[in-house]
Parts: sequence; C-alpha cells; structure tokens
Amino acid sequence: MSNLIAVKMSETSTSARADFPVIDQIAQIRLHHDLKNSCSNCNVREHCLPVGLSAEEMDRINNVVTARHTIKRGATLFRSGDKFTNLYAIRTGFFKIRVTSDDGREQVTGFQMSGEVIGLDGIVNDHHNCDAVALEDANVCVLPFEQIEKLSREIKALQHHVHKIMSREIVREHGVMMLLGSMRAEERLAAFLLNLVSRLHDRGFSPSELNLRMTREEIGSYLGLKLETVSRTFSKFMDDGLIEVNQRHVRILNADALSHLVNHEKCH
Amino acid sequence: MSNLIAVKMSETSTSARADFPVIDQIAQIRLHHDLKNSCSNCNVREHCLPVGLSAEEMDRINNVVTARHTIKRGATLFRSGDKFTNLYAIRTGFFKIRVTSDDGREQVTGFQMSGEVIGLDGIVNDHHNCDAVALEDANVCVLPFEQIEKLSREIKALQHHVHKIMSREIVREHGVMMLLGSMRAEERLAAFLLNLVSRLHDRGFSPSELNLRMTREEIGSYLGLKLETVSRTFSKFMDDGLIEVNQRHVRILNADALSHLVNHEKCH
DNA sequence: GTGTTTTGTTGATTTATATCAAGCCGATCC
DNA sequence: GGATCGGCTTGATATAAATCAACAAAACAC
Repeated sequence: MSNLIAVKMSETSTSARADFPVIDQIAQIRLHHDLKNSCSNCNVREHCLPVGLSAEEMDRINNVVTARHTIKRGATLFRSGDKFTNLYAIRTGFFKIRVTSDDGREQVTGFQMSGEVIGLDGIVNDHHNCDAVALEDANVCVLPFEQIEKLSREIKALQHHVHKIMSREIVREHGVMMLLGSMRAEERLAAFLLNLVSRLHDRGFSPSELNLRMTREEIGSYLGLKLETVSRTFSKFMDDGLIEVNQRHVRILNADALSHLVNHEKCH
Repeated sequence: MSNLIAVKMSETSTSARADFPVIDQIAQIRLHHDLKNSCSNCNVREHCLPVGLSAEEMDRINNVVTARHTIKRGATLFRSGDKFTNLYAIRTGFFKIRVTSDDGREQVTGFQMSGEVIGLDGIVNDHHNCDAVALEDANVCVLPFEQIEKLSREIKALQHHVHKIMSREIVREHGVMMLLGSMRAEERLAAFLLNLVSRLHDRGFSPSELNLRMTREEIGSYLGLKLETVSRTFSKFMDDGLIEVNQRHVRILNADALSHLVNHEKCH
C-alpha cells in the first residue's frame, strides 16, 4: 500500500520536470507475481490492457507476464531476423524502431514509449523485420505471443484489445505516410513535436515541455530529412517564437501555431 | 464441376494478357452458399484463409461470408469516418486506399488487389480512418468483424491468420516508410513496379507485364512525388531500356537493373 | 463523329532540401 | 585541466524534384 503511494508520488515529481522516470537497473528478473509487480498495479495498464476485466481475468493475464527485461541505453531488445516469440510492453524507457534495407540504409519507423506494445512486426513471418533500440534505459514486460493468443481465445476483451493495438499501429503508420509523402520539412517537424508531447501528456507529463531522447539524425531519419534540415527547422521555430530549444530540451511556446503549420498547407 | 473448369480456364486466359479478369456486374448479392460461391472454391483462398483447415472449419468460416459487394470503378467501398463493422476480402478488382488530412491533402497509402483484406484501420476507433476507392470494377466478400472475432476464438488457425494479416500490413507499411523516407524518385518507382508485378505474379499473372490501374497522379501520391516526376521517371526508364511503357501498360525488360536501382544507393 | 475532359508528356524555371564544410558546445576520459 | 569525440549549428553551394506552362493523346459525352 505504501508502495503504491510512493509510485504515484514519483510519477508526479517526474511529470513536473517533463522527463521520464529513472528506473532501477536489474538486468532481468523472473516475476513472483507479488502485488508490486502485478499488471493491476502497473501505472501504464490503461495502455496495455483492456478496461473492465474481472479480477480473475486480470489475474490470468498477469500470469502470462512471466518475465521482464531491462535494456540499457543503446542496447537492442530485438533485431531484424530474430525469431519472433514475444511481444513487449514498454513499462519505462523509450525505443526507436528502425528498418534497414539491403544496401544498409536505415529508416526509423517509430519512437515508442511506456505503455506501448512493440514486436507486432514479427507475427507474419515468425521473424522480426526491424530493430528495437533503447534510447534510454528501459524496462519491458515480456509477453509470449502464443500465450497471448491462447488467452485471447478465452477472454474476448483481451482479443479485441490485441486487435485494437495492431489496428492502432496501422493507423499510426498511415499518419507517418501522410507526413512523409505530402508534408514539407516544417510541417513534419511540427507534427512530430506535437505528437510526442501529446503522447507524453497522456502519460502525465507536461503538455508543453519535453526531453528528446533521440539525436537530430534519428529525428531526421524518422521524418525523411537530413539532420541539418532538422537543426535548421528547430532554429527557425525558435526565431519565430514557436518553441524554445536547449539541447534536447524543448518547450512549446505556441502549440496553436505549430498545429496550424501542420493542418494548413502553406499558400504559395 | 464444369463451373470450376470454366473458372480455371478464364484464369489462364486473363493471365496471358497480363490483366485482371473481367467480372460480372451484380450490384449486391446474398450468398446461398452453393458450391460456386464457397470459400473452398475461391481462387484467392490461399490469400484470405489459413491453410490446413478441416472441412467443418472451412464451412463455418464460409458461413461468416454472408454477402458480397460489387463496387463500380470510381466508387468507394468505405470512407473515412464510416462506422466500422466489416473487413473486406477483395475477390476481384483493384483498390486504392487513401487518407485525407484536415486541410484536404490526400495521401495514397496502398494499392490493394485480389486476395488482400482491407478495412483493418477501422478496428481501433470503430470508425474507418481512410477511403477505399475501386480503381476498376471490383467484387469483395463482406466479413462482419464481430463474427470474425467470434470464430477466431474457436478456430486457432483463423485467429493466427488474422494476426498475420494485420502484421503483414504493418510490415508492408514499414517498407513504404523506407521508400518515402530514404529513397530517390527512381528508386521509388522501381520499387513500386517490382512490388506490383511480383504481387500480380503471385496471382498467376505475367511476371514482367502489367496494366496499371491508377493514374500517374495516384502513383505520385503513393510515392510522395508529383505526377510530372512519375512521368519523367517512366520516360527515363524507357530511355534506359529498363521498361516499355504504352499508356498504362508496362513491360519490364530488365528486372535486375530495376532491382539493382532499389537495393544499391547511387554513389555520388 | 465532333467537342470536351481527363490524363500524360515534355520543357523551362524555381525552390526546398541535400550536400559540403567549418566551427562550437558539452560530455567524457585520461 | 586539457584533449577528444559525438552531437549540433550555421553558412555556402549543389541538386533533385516541384512548379509553371504548353501541348498531345486518349477517353468520354452527346
């Protein structure tokens, strides 16, 4: 009980500094399904789990999560070609997902944060087709996919939740395709910042401040731009008073203007 | 029985002219689950359905497909905002899938053909987030999603197949993001042509000839290019002897060179 | 069949972004 | 504390693709 309160307080304090919570450094742990580690007490459960589960259903799902992994900054959780066996629910930390073409070109396809589930790409061919690289020390729940499928056959709400997670990813990628296919550099960066800050806000962080976990080059890869263009566009947004940038710390001063940039194609 | 033979013969002949089969024009039909219309006799079943189903399982899945729609060229099967209730398996015909931004910009996110399942985008919010527009007269099986979910809980192979279809879409979109984010115009068009012709080949059509069902503008939207650039790139490929273009008919003369273009970033 | 619209091609020019290059800043390491 | 290195910024220049424009060729309508 006191544990629960401590977690909530630490949430508040980290939220105030517009940053991610610091996590402990245990390399890998087998769970003993104590209160502290159960899904029902996890502060990202509203992202990973369906709502309205019975206590019994919650318990069964909890039993599927038999392990957690801690991934150090810079390490990969899985990489292209790896055999697919698990999905991973991010508890804490921040990942980039990237695909690599035959000739070695890299493309970042997403930045994923706590509460998000990664690894769905592996289902179709039983092997992953992308790499998941931790951009800060991270902690993930290991979800053996066969067990998820088994339980999905028994718990309707879980089944639908899994479908929603996959559909959400498809819709998200539609948005990225729109961004890459028909937006200009400023629009892309504005959309990127607004998306990030909104997702962080959902998780109790500041609606106007964020700490970027990725380099300009990684942002560029995601947005289909070169790092110099990303840097220049940040500078332009600063000059225009839309944001304040200090290294990787960004404060959004005029979200409306950014949003207007995204939604209203500049007239020529 | 004679019906089956007729279908196979028509397949062969259409395949020979590197084109899609012409379809009948019934606006909408309720199925009577006769032999002719059953999934087990459908010539795209290997795409829509899992392999190794028992006769009883096949029959139960067949009963989910209670309707078909015929969509005329230019008509939409579903559009953004529509309530989501069904997935659609394309029997014949060709669709473009497009998303539209708030300010009216369109982005084609995919071109889907027979055997492919569309509508997955609608699951997450109970509403579709994109439009499916027929680029030629089309015929689709209507798959009420609730029933798909119900049957998926009972037939393990169907459940996994649904998951694979969604995962395949995620992986496909990764590829498009790579294309849009890090390839140049020639590479994009080469990748597009090779992808199209390969999917057509899977369906029994020519491995080197295809009839484009979309305009240069639609290709451009998909590839993040303007129609003039698409046209010029076609011309360049012709000049280089890689392809032969007559209107919308394309013959691939040097697939290796196209493939080399995609996989080997041009040195500067 | 003729007129009209849509679609596609090609050329001239502009422009957004990439590329090349230099220097700066902050972190890390002896 | 100074040296080193990765990450970032900014300027000058190059370039791929967009834009503007004219026209040709199909497709469609009546």
